[in-house]
Amino acid sequence: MGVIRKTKAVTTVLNIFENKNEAKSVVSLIELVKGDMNKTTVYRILDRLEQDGFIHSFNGKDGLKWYAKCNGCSAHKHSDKHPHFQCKECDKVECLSLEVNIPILKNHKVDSTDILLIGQCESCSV
Amino acid sequence: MGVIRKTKAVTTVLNIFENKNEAKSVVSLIELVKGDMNKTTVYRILDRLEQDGFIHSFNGKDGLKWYAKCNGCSAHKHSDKHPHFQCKECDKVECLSLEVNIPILKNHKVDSTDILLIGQCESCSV
DNA sequence: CTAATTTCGCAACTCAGTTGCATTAGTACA
DNA sequence: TGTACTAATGCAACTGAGTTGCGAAATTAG
Ligand SMILES: [Mn+2]
Ligand SMILES: [Mn+2]
Ligand SMILES: [Zn+2]
Ligand SMILES: [Zn+2]
Repeated sequence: MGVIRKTKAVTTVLNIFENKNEAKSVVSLIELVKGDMNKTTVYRILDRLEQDGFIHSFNGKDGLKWYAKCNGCSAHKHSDKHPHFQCKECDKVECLSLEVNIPILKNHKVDSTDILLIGQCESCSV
Repeated sequence: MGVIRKTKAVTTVLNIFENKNEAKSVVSLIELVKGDMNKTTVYRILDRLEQDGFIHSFNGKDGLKWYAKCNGCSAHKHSDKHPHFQCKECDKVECLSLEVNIPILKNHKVDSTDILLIGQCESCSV
């Protein structure tokens, strides 16, 4: 049984991620759905969608929270791990399907690895 | 000629980084020098020390700002790039002297790479 | 010692993210 | 189709990291 009720607000947020395969900052999402729903609701919906494996979150270069669609994750298996790229000009973020090899760390138990490449995207590096 | 005046406050902050080779969050630094100086001063001193290549900054897992001592950097050459490890139990951060290979990204100009490993440190993984 | 200039303290602000609570709206089931 | 249970929402108030403006104090060059 899904933890999630299909409310109008959930559908709206879900559609944003379904239609454009693009990472979104929470701030931009709140702006995008302003009028349709409260910012608290946005935060809470994102929480639930992440728990259910529909989206994943990460911190952008300024420490703000970003979300993007997952590929092949579920509530019990979050397998879609990958680095991100953020453009320092236009701020846009891309999910990268890159394999990065991290050497083993002695005496540490590593659970996850956050990798953020920063630079200029294709449009901005002309 | 240094851009920095050797004020009492600067010396205090500098000593914290000199004596213990340990990363510090701004929040913890403010707490540490509370009574000696204002939090605005802490932020401004950290800015200046970073520009001068004495310390470097990065975002921890919660999006907060952290600082640690640099090795071999100067105002004009910030060469001490490396990944960081943050313990999810005790929150402590370590600078890692690991070389991580990031594959070339087509159509992107990559300026820097932020890598944060998250897990349990030696003391916390018992 | 003096003047130029940087640095500091303070108070007020910004803004992302959170919390508590009363109200609304999905959903399961009779 | 109606009812009852409970998840989800709106709203307003809050939290806390980080910033800004400005007058006062401290550093440093000469
Ligand atoms: Mn992603
Ligand atoms: Mn470091
Ligand atoms: Zn760009
Ligand atoms: Zn630890």
